[in-house]
Amino acid sequence: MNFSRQLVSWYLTNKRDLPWRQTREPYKIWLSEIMLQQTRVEQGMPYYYRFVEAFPTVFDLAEASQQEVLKLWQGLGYYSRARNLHETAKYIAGELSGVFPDNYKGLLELKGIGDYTASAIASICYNEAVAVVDGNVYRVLARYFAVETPINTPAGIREFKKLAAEMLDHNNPSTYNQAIMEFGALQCKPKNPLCETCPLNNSCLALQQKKIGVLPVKLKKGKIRKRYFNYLVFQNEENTTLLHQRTGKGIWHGLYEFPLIETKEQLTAKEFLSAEEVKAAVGENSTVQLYNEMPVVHKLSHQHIYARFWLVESGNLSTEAIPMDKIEDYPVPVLIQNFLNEYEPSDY
DNA sequence: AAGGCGGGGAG
DNA sequence: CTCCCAGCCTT
Repeated sequence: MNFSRQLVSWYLTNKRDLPWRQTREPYKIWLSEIMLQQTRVEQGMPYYYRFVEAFPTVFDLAEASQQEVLKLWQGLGYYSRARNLHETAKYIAGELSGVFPDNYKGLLELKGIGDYTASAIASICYNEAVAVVDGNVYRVLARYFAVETPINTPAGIREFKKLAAEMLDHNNPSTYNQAIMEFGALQCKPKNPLCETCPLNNSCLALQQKKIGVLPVKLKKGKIRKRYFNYLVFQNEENTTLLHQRTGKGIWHGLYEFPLIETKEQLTAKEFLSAEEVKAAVGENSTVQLYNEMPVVHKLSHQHIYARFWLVESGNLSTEAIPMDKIEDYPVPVLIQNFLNEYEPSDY
């Protein structure tokens, strides 16, 4: 119990002044929690401001189009979060009269809300006694109690959830949950934790056992897949081009990109241009020029994408063609946005 | 139980 | 380069 009181005490004097700490509105807490999943506070903050500005209430978010929502989310990654956010907003506005479930169990039913987020909203907004377990909590508990169970296994998840629940301050779940997370983010950091000034440094088992550097234990995941993307940037006298929306499974679901031809390996320009698939895609009376000889390397968590852009000068395009100056209305991957930022049609 | 899903920052 | 971030969903 001393553990919990120390954390809360530390929190009250060290907490950051974050915008979502100014409110207990479930809509804004929900918004912040979804955005901060696997995302640093500094990275999510500008997006939070933009969303609150554009969609002050769950009804505003519900009434927006998916394209608007994805566009505002562009660059934040894990785009299923934005799609689920939008779907849940429509559900709450339409089916629940805009009122969020007021407990863990009810929140857990919502799309995009898992154990962590349901616990966070329930405790922060309604002071329900449910413990959050995020990356910070894993680290703080693993170190303080010198728990060596890998955190990314079912056994580890169960063990840490139980431990977190035991340590929860039932008198103030909201403050305690935020305290342990903030403590993990600022004091008990992944690298170079501030053990010298830590209020728990006389009782931390990992510190006593010199295991700070190896805790928490996390099993490594698989290898990185290499992919070779060839984007066809159509151009013509009408200054229009083609964009396709990605559908189905895989990365960037719902986002737009230029027509894509993926190859198993890096082809030479001659090989690429002589491929039947490519000739069919660019058409008969077109000239094709490779924009970047050196592929752009775009690194994702589990994929490395080697991207080349091919400028295709062609005649009139189909009716689905988009004016070049309208591209900015479409949500696109950062890889595409970077190209657009650098590319000037006058270069051609 | 394992894999997929972004992008960026720190060390 | 590796690690990891206020995780969730699907298979």
